[in-house]
Amino acid sequence: MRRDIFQAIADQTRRAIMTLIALQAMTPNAIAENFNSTRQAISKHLRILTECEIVKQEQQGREIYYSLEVEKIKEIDKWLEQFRSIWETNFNQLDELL
Amino acid sequence: MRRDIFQAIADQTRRAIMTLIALQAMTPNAIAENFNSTRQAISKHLRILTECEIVKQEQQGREIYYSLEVEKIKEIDKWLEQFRSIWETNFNQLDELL
DNA sequence: AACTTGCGAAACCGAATGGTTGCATATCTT
DNA sequence: AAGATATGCAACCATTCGGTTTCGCAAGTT
Repeated sequence: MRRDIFQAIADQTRRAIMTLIALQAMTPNAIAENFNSTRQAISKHLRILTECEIVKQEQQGREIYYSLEVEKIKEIDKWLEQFRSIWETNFNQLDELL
Repeated sequence: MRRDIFQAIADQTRRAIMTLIALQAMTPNAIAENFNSTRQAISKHLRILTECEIVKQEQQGREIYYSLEVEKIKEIDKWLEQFRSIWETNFNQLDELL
């Protein structure tokens, strides 16, 4: 089970979860209420996100609060870097043309 | 076969292809030489990348040159936007702390 | 102590994924 | 014209994926 952040964000539901808990920590049940699938399915997604360290847990009694590990997302940004220089170059070329 | 850009970049090989052809257009054969899998496997990856419009083709005789559609990659950047504001906020908070 | 609730883990299932081999076709080269 | 080369496509296969159902357990509630 090779997991990396790019596989993690490949799934639509996982991306939605990320957006959902970006601003406030939430329990699996609360998260699952926003989707049409079962709590267990969401739990599996959370497991994957946790394994990739995109999400962190905080236990509070019998509840577990999940929140976004924003730092990790920078890795995607970092990967984009190589292309960013290209699209900026394109922009400059267009700029010169005008 | 629901394809989106996030699924496209989920695969390690496809990301490598993107990097490879970012600066210069290449033929499937030339691309395949950089990997351990068959030309056909690479061809399938190129098909997926083409369907997602991450890559564009240009036929030249019997050769097909594949090159990166940099604009499309901005979509990932756009998605990152929502989190960028958060990590900048975190940075500012840290800044105030210091 | 008995019940309820929040959660993860395992077993199972159909669909998708990434790879291979084997073609068919179009374009060069001789 | 005959052969070599570049490529896409289809069929097949093992593995992974996303989902469900079922279960077990820990932590609250009565």
